[in-house]
Formats: sequence, structure tokens, C-alpha cells
Amino acid sequence: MVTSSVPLKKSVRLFHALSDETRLALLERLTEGEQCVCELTDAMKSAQSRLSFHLKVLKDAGLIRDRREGRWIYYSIVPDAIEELETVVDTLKQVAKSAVSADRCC
Amino acid sequence: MVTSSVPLKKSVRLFHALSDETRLALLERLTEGEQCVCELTDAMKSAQSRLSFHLKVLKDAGLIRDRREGRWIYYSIVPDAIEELETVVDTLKQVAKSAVSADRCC
DNA sequence: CTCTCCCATCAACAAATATTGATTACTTAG
DNA sequence: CTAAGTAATCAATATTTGTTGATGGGAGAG
Repeated sequence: MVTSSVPLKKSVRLFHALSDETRLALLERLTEGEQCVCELTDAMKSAQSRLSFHLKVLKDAGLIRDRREGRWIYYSIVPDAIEELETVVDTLKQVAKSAVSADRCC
Repeated sequence: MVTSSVPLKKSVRLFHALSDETRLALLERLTEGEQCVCELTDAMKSAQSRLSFHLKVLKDAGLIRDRREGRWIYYSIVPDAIEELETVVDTLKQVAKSAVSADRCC
């Protein structure tokens, strides 16, 4: 399997979560550390509900997590998820290496 | 930038191309080496036009390439693209590592 | 309790993607 | 040349995603 240790569906969800500029920008923001939605909304000049939507996609993919503190909800990157992504890509890489030409078609 | 050496738009296209079960399955098939569309169609029990569509997505993302030989068109994985993907993920990883908690919200 | 702040969720709509079947282009065989 | 094989492309449709503005819920503040 291309995705070996990581299930196919999970790989798809990971890649899908990363296949959007807004979501990559959110991850980039979270690089600076845990942040609440209002802070992200300010920084990205975007509607709150729109960011909530994208944050949910990232969260469902396991890339970020949230934590409530008073009225605020703080989001942060989940390091393990990046490791997992790395695993998926490493597997793809191994697989690509083993792909030798073999003319035996039709 | 999250994507550093690889442009943001290109990263998005790479991830998008990988965010689909059919396309991951195609890559998996191509692991076995260069194959023509008819072979892939047989193996995946899928309509030819459907696979052509997905092959185009993978090709546009630079993950695979095609080569005509007689009436057949052979597809194969582009190793460099996997390297590039690795670069993107490595950057994400560095970025995630540097993400320390920092409560300073709103 | 009431008011406000912060945020998720929802409904309606818009836009992008994917699927299907038909058509077209290109190649080889005869 | 014609006929048949292989695969891209197209048009129509279906499905999935994303956006927007409104609503509602949880958590202090007063």
C-alpha cells in the first residue's frame, strides 16, 4: 500500500486538509504558538465563521487541537500529526524509488 | 512561510492531487512501474475517461509523467516530485517544532 | 439574572470537483 | 484507403467544498 502504516482514508484526509491556501496559512500562523480564533481572525482579516470552518477541517484531520480557556478557544499544532504525514510521504518515496520501468502493457 | 522553498500554490496543488483515494491508488499501481491507461483501467475496474481525468490531475501536479509508445500512453511516477513533497513536509515539520505555547490572546 | 464576548453551527447559496457517456484525435493493421 | 484500438476531451450532470450572514450556546462581567 502507498500509505502502509497510515490508513488510506486518513492519508486522504490529511492531504485534503493541507490542500487549501487558507488552511496552510492557518498552520503557518500557529507556528507562532497557540492562538485563539479572534487572534487568527484579526491576523487573517477573514470572517470568523469561515476560519471556524477551516479550523474544523484541520482539527478533523488531526493536524491541530483546541483547548478552551475561559471564553477563548486556543488552537495549536499537533506535532504527532506532522510525524504521521512524514510517514505517509516517506512511504510514497520508498515506493517511488522501487518504481522501475517495465514495458508489459496490453 | 510554511512552504518555504516550494511555492504555496504548488504545495496546494501537490496536496490536492494526493487528497483522493483513486489517485493514491493510481500512484500505488504505478509503483509497479510504468503502465498504460488500459492496464490501469483493467486493474482498477474503472471507466477510462474517469482515470484519464485523475491521471491528468496527477500529471498537472507534476507527480507523474506520460510517454507515448505506439497507440499506448505509459504513465510513470516522477521521483523528483516526491522529493519536492518531502521538502514541503519537512518544512512543515520544522515549523511545527518551533510552535511553542504562548498565551497572549485577545 | 442580564448583557456582552467568543466561537461553533446552521441554512442558503456559490463555486469547484468528479462522474458518465459520447465524441474526437491519433496510431497501427490490413 | 478503411477499420479497429487506445486514450484525451467535451458536455451534461451530480456531488463535494467553501462562503456568507444569522442564530445559538457557553463563559465571564456587573
